[in-house]
Amino acid sequence: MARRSQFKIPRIPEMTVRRLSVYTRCLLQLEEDGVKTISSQELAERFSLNSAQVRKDLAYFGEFGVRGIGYYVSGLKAELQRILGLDREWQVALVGFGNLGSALFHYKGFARQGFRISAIFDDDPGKAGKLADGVPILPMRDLARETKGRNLQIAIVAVPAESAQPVTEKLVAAGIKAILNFAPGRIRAPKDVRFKRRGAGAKLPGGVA
Amino acid sequence: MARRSQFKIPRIPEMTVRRLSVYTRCLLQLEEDGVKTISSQELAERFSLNSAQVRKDLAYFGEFGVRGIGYYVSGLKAELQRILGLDREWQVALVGFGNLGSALFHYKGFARQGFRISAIFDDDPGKAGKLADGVPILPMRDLARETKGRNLQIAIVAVPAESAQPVTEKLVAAGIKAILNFAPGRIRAPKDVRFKRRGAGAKLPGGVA
DNA sequence: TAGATTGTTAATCGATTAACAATC
DNA sequence: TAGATTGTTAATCGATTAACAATC
Repeated sequence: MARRSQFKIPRIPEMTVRRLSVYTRCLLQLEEDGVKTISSQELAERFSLNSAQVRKDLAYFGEFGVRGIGYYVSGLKAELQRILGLDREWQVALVGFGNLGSALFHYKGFARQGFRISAIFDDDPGKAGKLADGVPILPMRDLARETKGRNLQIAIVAVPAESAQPVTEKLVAAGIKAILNFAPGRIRAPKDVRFKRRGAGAKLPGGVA
Repeated sequence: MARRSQFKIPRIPEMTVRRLSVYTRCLLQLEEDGVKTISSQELAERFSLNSAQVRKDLAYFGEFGVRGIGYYVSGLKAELQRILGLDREWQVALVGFGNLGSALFHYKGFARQGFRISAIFDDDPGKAGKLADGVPILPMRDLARETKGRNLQIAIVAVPAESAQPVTEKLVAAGIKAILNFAPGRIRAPKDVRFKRRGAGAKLPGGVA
């Protein structure tokens, strides 16, 4: 029972995933502070949670603890980073290169999470075809081809509210698997598009994932 | 059973309050479009919710519907605005007048929700004592007095992460009833401090309340 | 009145918490 | 071994949904 098989996918509650990233940030800090191990009880107290909840959250993904000891800080941190996909680089498409898109393009926080903006999409004839800091600005009609060619997995949506939904549908059709929506208003996407977030501007300082 | 007495305070689920503001924005749109009435079923469909949930959410606050008809759009909109406090002006303290505080001060969205910044607190000797667009910048030691004198009800926290918690405690002690925290990181406040939000920058374009 | 839709109760579902055998 | 703490099952709690009498 050491590892969950890929055939049995237990639905992971949204809240569990959210807490996972909270645990990860905490473990990062603990590691810096030189703490070697931590119990579910100690971890729970830091966020006013129940220790059983911490254990259950972690147990969805494997057996990371040691009975009588707790969890090894570095080991657990590494596991959670892997689970959250923070240990690798993601190829990101930025859609919309107006004021908002341009600001997001220069925001350093994405790179810190391994989000690498490797293509920009904007139909403005004054922009499409140019480069921004070496990153190509492409017309939307190239989306499907470039998504495959550049192995784009995630899209950051920074278009006007009224374009957000049609753009989302194009992204999904092109095979994008996760969308960070910074457009005002709400968008809908099929359930299998993962890590979808309403990337409210405000979340930036705190970290997106 | 027409109106809930003030003695029987049924705990309102957080999610209900969140949906209330979603309903309100929708009703605003419907009113613009000239729609006169809407049923819980129709309202629910727009957000992929269950009609019973819509009715239950509304029923926490009173009987706003008409059997056989549904809800009158303008009437319900007005009721919800009243419940959410969007129909009146709130006196707001802005705490911290650095880059972030200054940006928030100039952001127009707060005024649109009836949030009026009528005092700024910052201990920087280069700032305290001055005016910003006619709004006084005051030292933190004046907080308690000014909160009462100016009837401040809400605070926007825009201080560095390490000051956020001590500032929060001072605000609570001074009698502030709601806090919008824009400082990086998390703050804790007693449960009776209402409408408390982690006001992630990203939420700004969408509307805070 | 007949039809529609509310407000509310009861059933269901899912998430949190308590409890404890397993085990380091 | 004795003590501590996990992973997991069962109990609890709360939120969502179905169902329906009340009533416009």
